[in-house]
Amino acid sequence: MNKLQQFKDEFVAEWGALGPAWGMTRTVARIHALLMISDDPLSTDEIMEALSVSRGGAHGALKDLTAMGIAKRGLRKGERKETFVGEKDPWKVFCAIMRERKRREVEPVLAILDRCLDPSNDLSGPEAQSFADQLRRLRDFVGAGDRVMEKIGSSESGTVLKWMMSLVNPTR
Amino acid sequence: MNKLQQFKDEFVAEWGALGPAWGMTRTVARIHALLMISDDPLSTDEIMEALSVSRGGAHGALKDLTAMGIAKRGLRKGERKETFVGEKDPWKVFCAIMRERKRREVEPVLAILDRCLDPSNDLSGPEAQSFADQLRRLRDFVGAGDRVMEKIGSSESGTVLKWMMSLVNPTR
DNA sequence: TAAATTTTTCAGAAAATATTGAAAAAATTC
DNA sequence: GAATTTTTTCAATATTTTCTGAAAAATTTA
Repeated sequence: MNKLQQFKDEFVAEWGALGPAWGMTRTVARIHALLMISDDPLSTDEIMEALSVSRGGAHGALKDLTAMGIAKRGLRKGERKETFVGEKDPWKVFCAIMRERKRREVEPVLAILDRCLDPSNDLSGPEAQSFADQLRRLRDFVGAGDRVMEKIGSSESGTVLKWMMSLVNPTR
Repeated sequence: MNKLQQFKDEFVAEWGALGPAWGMTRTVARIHALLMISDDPLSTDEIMEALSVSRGGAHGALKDLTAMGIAKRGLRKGERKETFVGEKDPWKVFCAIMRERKRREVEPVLAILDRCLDPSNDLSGPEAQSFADQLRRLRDFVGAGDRVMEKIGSSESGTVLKWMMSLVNPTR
């Protein structure tokens, strides 16, 4: 086993270990890592082989990744099997993750807050007052976050880059 | 059981269910929710009682929340037991979560990328070239994200608010 | 400093989540 | 349209993560 392969394996393993913190399973994150550093499209069997993952696991992970737009079906001349290529541009990966997290993590919060704040609940009394006040504060904030994520998730990577840079280096 | 209490319970349950997606356990998120809608400081026993959580669970969760700066030790006149108050300002909560996620989720990625990119690895060949190129793209991106999170995590809430608004409504 | 109260720890139990692998379904070829 | 190959599904298993509760440590009171 050569040195380059060792580093690739290490990168895949470490990236995979971080997956759970980013809302993916370890398998999804490992496959994502493998595809990012692959120059060519890979078939399900090659991925299974490279990462010692079951067929079902590889299949499900690839389904997730393509659904998020982080992997796409690729083509290898004269082959029948499906192959996959990973998105290599980190900004595009980021926007895809943003869209996914907005959908899974922010929108449900909004829905809950709106349900609790529904005027037809007509609660009264000072305690209800302060409960509703806090909920409204949260609702305002999460609503703003949602709009920011919407903007980022649907933007060109160049635009996001500019925004982020202006955030970090406002004067330059 | 009155109606207000029902809504509070629902809010706590739903907020808790979202915890895992935001990098907290369900228990941590439920206690966070409870503290956010409590007008007064709560003792560990009251929290255990209100949420049917074990002493160990409540203790660990409060430890996490105070470490993140989302809850603080509170005071109730003439009492010996410790009590806790939750941070109510959503922007402050957000900044705290940002700091935590930067620390737990972004910094480790940077460390991995830097380790793989260490010049002393001296890998050569075109395959190593393209591997290193991809890693550098990732490193540049994650580095920028890290700086943005640093900025947000250490900023006043008013400042972040302005930034976010300029992101959503650039022309206004 | 002994008794009472409160906080902390941590091994084991429980719950939640991810993965396997074999069988079914679908697609392709001959 | 039957055989072959490939993709998909899903019940069972394995793993990881979280939670409990009782015991130990620390703190406070008397």
